[in-house]
Amino acid sequence: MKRRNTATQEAVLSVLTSKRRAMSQDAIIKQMEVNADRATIYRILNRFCEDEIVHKIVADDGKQYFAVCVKCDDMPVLGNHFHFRCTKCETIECLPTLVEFSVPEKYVVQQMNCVLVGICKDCSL
Amino acid sequence: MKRRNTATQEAVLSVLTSKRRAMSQDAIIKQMEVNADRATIYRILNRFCEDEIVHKIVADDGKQYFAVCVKCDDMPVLGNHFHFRCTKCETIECLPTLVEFSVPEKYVVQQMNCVLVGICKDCSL
DNA sequence: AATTTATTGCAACAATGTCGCATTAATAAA
DNA sequence: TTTATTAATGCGACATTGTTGCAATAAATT
Repeated sequence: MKRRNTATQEAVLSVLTSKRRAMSQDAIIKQMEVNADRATIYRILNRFCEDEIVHKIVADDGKQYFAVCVKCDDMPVLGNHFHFRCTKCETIECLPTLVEFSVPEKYVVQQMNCVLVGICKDCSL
Repeated sequence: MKRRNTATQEAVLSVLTSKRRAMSQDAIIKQMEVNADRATIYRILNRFCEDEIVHKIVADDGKQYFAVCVKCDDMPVLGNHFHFRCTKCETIECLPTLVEFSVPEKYVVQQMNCVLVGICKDCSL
């Protein structure tokens, strides 16, 4: 099952890359010039997840958000990092803060989903 | 707006207390002898949240789960703790592990929702 | 240009969260 | 105990979202 290049996929990735935030499927569709079907975006995003081009976060509103996996000065943390949802500007972003924890005996952690909620730097006056 | 005692409310609390796990609305209804409406359970749980009798967790499946706020030897952490979703027995429980973090300048954290996913102690053979 | 099969669009569904509104019933007041 | 007040409930309804099947479309390979 080799991947193929399509305009829609590039458009999704473009939106996701330009905005440097985690976006919901809905938000992504609204930002795209090209218009595509909901189900298509859904599948594209999940494909991106499999290919580790983006990662998925489930926010405390129960919705899935997607963010490109970047590694730069601002965001040196590729691993398991916190996410931040700002209740004012309603955006979700990756924080350069690793999630550190220890679990009781015998627990095996395979993945995590950690979201901090509050006011982001741009909104805290 | 003073609160009133009702059988349904007690039933919900009873289920939640006996099972020491975070449960979805659906699961709670299934466990109850008394049968009540979905919307009623919904409101009861939200009321419980307001009154800080239970706390809400949104798992990575996007659903809301509710757990009684306990404080005992097993669970000495009342504050912001991690939650653990076991992919095998499909339960969610509170871990006695505090979420510790630091955020970049100017970010204000008001709440959090942190779920670790994996295999719990009972399921790890 | 023809062929293969990954992608897409559309339709459809289930599950949830959520709310308005009339009805019921818990509590306070008489 | 009876009456009045209004919180709690049941029902209906709706919007979102996640998700999948299937036929049509279009990349990429031959």
